[in-house]
Formats: sequence, C-alpha cells, structure tokens
Amino acid sequence: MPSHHPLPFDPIDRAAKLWQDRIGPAATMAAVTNIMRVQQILQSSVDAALRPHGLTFARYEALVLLVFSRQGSLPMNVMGQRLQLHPTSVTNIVDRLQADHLVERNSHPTDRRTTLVTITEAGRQRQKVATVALTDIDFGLIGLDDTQTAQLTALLTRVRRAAGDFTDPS
Amino acid sequence: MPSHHPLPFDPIDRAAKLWQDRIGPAATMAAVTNIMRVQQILQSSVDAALRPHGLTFARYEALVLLVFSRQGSLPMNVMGQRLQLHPTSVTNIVDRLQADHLVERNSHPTDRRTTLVTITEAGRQRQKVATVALTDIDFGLIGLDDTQTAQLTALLTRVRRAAGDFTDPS
DNA sequence: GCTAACTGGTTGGACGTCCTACTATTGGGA
DNA sequence: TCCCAATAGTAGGACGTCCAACCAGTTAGC
Repeated sequence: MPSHHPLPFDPIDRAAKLWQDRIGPAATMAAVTNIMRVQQILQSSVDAALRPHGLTFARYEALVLLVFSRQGSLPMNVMGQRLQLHPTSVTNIVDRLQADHLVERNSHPTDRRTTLVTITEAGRQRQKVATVALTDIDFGLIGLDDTQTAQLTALLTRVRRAAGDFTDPS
Repeated sequence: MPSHHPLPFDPIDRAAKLWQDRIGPAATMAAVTNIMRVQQILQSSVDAALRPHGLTFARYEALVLLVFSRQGSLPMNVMGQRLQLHPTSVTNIVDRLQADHLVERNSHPTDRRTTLVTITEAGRQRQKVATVALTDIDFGLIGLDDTQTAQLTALLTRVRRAAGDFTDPS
C-alpha cells in the first residue's frame, strides 16, 4: 500500500491560486504539480506491486527491454538511450540486476569498449511474474477509461515531443 | 539544460505494442511510462532553473509553503501533509534549508514534540528570486495550449481522486 | 603513423524519496 | 493515577537519479 497521506485539499493548487494575482501562469503550475504528484502515486503503487518480486520499476523496465530485444542482449549505451537514462543510472541498474543473477555482463565481440548486457533465464522468468503482478494492479493507473487514457497519452506525448524527447529519425 | 538524450522512437511504446498481442493493457502501460517520462523532463527542467539559486524543486515547494503560511512558520508534520511527503523527507529538506539559513527550527510553545519551521528573511528573498527564475521557463511545460493544459489537469486530477489523494473533507 | 577528439563505461558524491526502527512526548482510559 | 497507544521527529539504510571526473578504447586528421 502506497503511503500517501490523504490530502484535505491541494496545497500547491492553493499556492497557484495565490500566485495568479501576483505572478502569472497558475494553470501551468497546476498541471506541473499534478504530473509530479501522479508520477509519485504511480511510482509508489508500481514499486509496491514489484517489491515482493525483488524488483523496482526501473529494473523492471530494463528487463522488459532486454526480453523484447532480438538477441536478449543490448549494449549499455543502447539501454540508456531506449530507457532515457543517464549512463550512470544504467550502470547502477545493471549492477543490481546482475547481483540478482537476472542479467549478465558480456564483452562485445568487436568493440572492446562496449559491454553487452544479456538477460538470463531467471531474468526472463522474473519479468514474466512481475508483469502479471503489474497487470493485476492495472499498472496503478486508475480512474480513467480507455478514451481518457488515450487522451492522456496523447497530451503527454505532445509535451514530450515539444521537449525534444523523441527526435524523429529524419 | 536537461540531459535527456534524444530518442529516435519511443521504446516503451514499442514494448507496449508488443504486449498488446500477448498481454493486455498496453494502453495503460503507455500512459504510465509517459507520465514517468514527462515528470522526469519537468523535474530536470525545473531543477536546472533553480540550481543557480541553490534550490531544488522540493526545497522550493517547502519555501513557498512557508511564505504563504500565516505566521511564516509551520510544524514539520503539517508540512509533510501539505507537501505529501514522508516525515523523513521533511526532515531531510528542512535540514538542508536550515543549513542554508533559509529556515529555522523552533520549538512549539505548548507541544514539546513538535518542531516549528520558520522561514527567515533570507528564505523569503530566495523564494522570490527563484520564482522569477521558474516563471521565466514557464515551468518547462510546453507544447500545450491553454485548453490542452486544462484537459491534462482534469485528467490527472481524476487519477489523483481515484487514488484517494485528496479526501474531500465531507 | 601519431596525436587529438570522441565514445563507452565506471567511480564518487549529492540529492530526494521511502522504509524500518527508535526516542520523546502526549493524552485517553482502566 | 498510571499505563499504553498514538503522535512528532530523527537515524540509518536502500534505491534511483544526476553530475563531474576519470580511464580505456576507438576513430579521424594531419
């Protein structure tokens, strides 16, 4: 169970209201704090579902990426690009997955700089049961029907695009 | 400048597409990862704007809360409730603000368990300039017009409500 | 060929978040 | 009155994220 204390009202929204008179883009502020807060809710909800399986969302995403990769292995830098993570975060995550024997580190055949991360059979199994756990809680995203979920995705994708998150491969 | 590496395509969406055939609520998964990602973008954008002023978003929010409080001081547990933070997170944040002389810790007049956090004059000044820095970047939330921003807020509010985030004081 | 710039990855440190466990204080009920 | 549950805050640790700095290997330019 996530440990968000219930709120009698939204303090940040209240702050935003106060700003409206003296500063400016309160609507934007409200959206920002909503995103921050919903992310926090989802994170703790998802992590709680994964904890019994010894995973976090970050490590789970890495496992998913490897499971769906053609060879079951990827260079670390590619993992960083796909998951949008700093190289040091990849190192951190792979360290922990490796300590759990869910992935292995292999050397690249031609480029001796790169490290290939390969998922193990145990890793595949773990990803499978973790996915079941996640689908059981519907990924922690509740309160929206299919149409609204699609709307939300569309809006957020727009933001990501505006932020230059995915540069189209032109 | 945030350090997200540009993406040629959305890997998680791709993974979600793969799941669609074999697992199920891929749309939900896509929305979840989008929220996670947008939060990350906003966080790093906002933190980058605050870094020159020696603040993070978490500490900034705490300052705002104190500035808008009637007495300029609040008990730590109240701060935790308003900011939706774990008690230990409040301790952490107040520690750092105090080290920067932006807040002070005072003892409560009647309840010796509670600690009153009081904003200093330096804290008020810092909050002011930090707010200017933040409004200058429009909180990093771009790519949406007013209508879309309102839509986004409405959708996220629905999620928060479903998660029991604000328990209406009925 | 040789040097300089670039790329892949790691280390160490800062920060925020949470959890578990603990101390101090308060307040309600036997 | 006294004891015990609830509350306020902190300490220590785990985790993920980032940055700065660094080393090893690779590639391009001269």
